[in-house]
Amino acid sequence: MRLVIARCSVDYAGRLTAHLPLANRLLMVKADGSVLVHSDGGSYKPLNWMSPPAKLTVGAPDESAAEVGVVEVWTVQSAKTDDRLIVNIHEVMHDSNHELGVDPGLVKDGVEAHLQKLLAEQVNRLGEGWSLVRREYMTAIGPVDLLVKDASGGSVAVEIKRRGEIDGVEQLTRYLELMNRDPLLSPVAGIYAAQEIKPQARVLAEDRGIRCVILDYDEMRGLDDVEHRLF
Amino acid sequence: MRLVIARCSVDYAGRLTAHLPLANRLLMVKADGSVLVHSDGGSYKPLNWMSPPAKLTVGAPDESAAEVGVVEVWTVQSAKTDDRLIVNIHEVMHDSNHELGVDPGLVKDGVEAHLQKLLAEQVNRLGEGWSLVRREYMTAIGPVDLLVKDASGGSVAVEIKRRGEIDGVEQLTRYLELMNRDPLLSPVAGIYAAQEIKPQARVLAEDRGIRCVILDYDEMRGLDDVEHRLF
DNA sequence: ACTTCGATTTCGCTA
DNA sequence: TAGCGAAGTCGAAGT
Repeated sequence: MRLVIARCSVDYAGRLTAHLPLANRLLMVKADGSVLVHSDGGSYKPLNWMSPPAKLTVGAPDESAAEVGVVEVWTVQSAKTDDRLIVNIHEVMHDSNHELGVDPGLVKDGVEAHLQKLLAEQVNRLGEGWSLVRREYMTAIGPVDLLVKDASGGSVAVEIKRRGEIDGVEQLTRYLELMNRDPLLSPVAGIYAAQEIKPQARVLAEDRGIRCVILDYDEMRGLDDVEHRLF
Repeated sequence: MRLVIARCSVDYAGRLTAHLPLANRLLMVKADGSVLVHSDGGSYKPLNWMSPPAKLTVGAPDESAAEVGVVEVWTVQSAKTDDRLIVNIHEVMHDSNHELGVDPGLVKDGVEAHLQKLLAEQVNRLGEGWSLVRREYMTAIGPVDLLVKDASGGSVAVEIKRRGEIDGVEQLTRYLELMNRDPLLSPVAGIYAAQEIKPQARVLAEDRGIRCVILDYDEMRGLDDVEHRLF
């Protein structure tokens, strides 16, 4: 990985065109040829970048560029598309190279898959005496997160999200429409379960007779731990 | 901005828990206290990070950590939430500090807003003798991108996307349902316009009587340039 | 290989 | 300021 701190301007031409005026920035050149342009603020997203695979070519500025103070021109060309990033370097303040090797990668825990697993084990959170039929219950248009039965044996399709937005309601609606055409399943009720449900999504869901349930992740995980400790 | 190349392991605890095993990585500390952990590959997203505002505290390892080779422990605490990033540093290969100043920011061109503006000026692309009624036509559930009239005076709602996917069809369907309840507007036809329309989205749209139109951005921009040159 | 869907998404606009 | 849609989204999992 090569790290360069430089006063530069940057132009991107590809799926859109974008321009960065002259300023001091970090240029990160990775082993796969990708280039990231970072400022000293914002979040993890660079101001501008080129995705791998790409090829970095360093050249001399043309006459008119040299006149305005450009000392070096970087051309980062995408290997697959005709996207291109041009960096006009006016002054280099730092330049260093480092061998990092391949990264072993990130280990995650606590995303939607985990929520689904926990709720499948704790179906009673949805109602007293309810039971799980299947996780990832397949329909013609895709899998429903959970299919459960209420205390009186009625089918309920559950859509689980970390953050409940309007598209999740649409998704569940499509499943319910389809499942209610199946005489073996019908009637099927719907539940939209999430750690957080946006007001618009809640209104749409309830307007369609879909119940909304807020999931407390910490509580569910805690209960899970307790259950595991008992065994 | 502080740049550190170090052999380290990283743990994140917050909205989820995540772990990075021991390896060589770049640690970027920005002026706002945010920290980015980058490897020498992947895309512009770091392996792990802490969003601003955050506070970095450097401490000594406890006894057990020191035994396994940790020489320094970084604790990055989010200022707003209880998210926390812990970096166990085993060896520092590089450490430098750089003054970058505030960045003037990015200038963009060619996104959905631009597409909408261009199509509003070139309504004839949708049909001979068509005319624009309004951009961002407000309804109770949100603004329709374009409301236009066809050659015979019939209303048409247009949803514009850069990439046409299924959720855009759902969105337009909701608008059409609502608008067709208004006797002053009804009947309202629908058009789904995008630079690219996914097959599933096309099938769903056409099944609902929504016409699909592919927009050629370069051609539209070119035509726009030509028109501007004439004035 | 292609498609679909989630994300510690982040970003930007609007009400 | 909160909410909502878009992104040069990226990335992983399943088909």
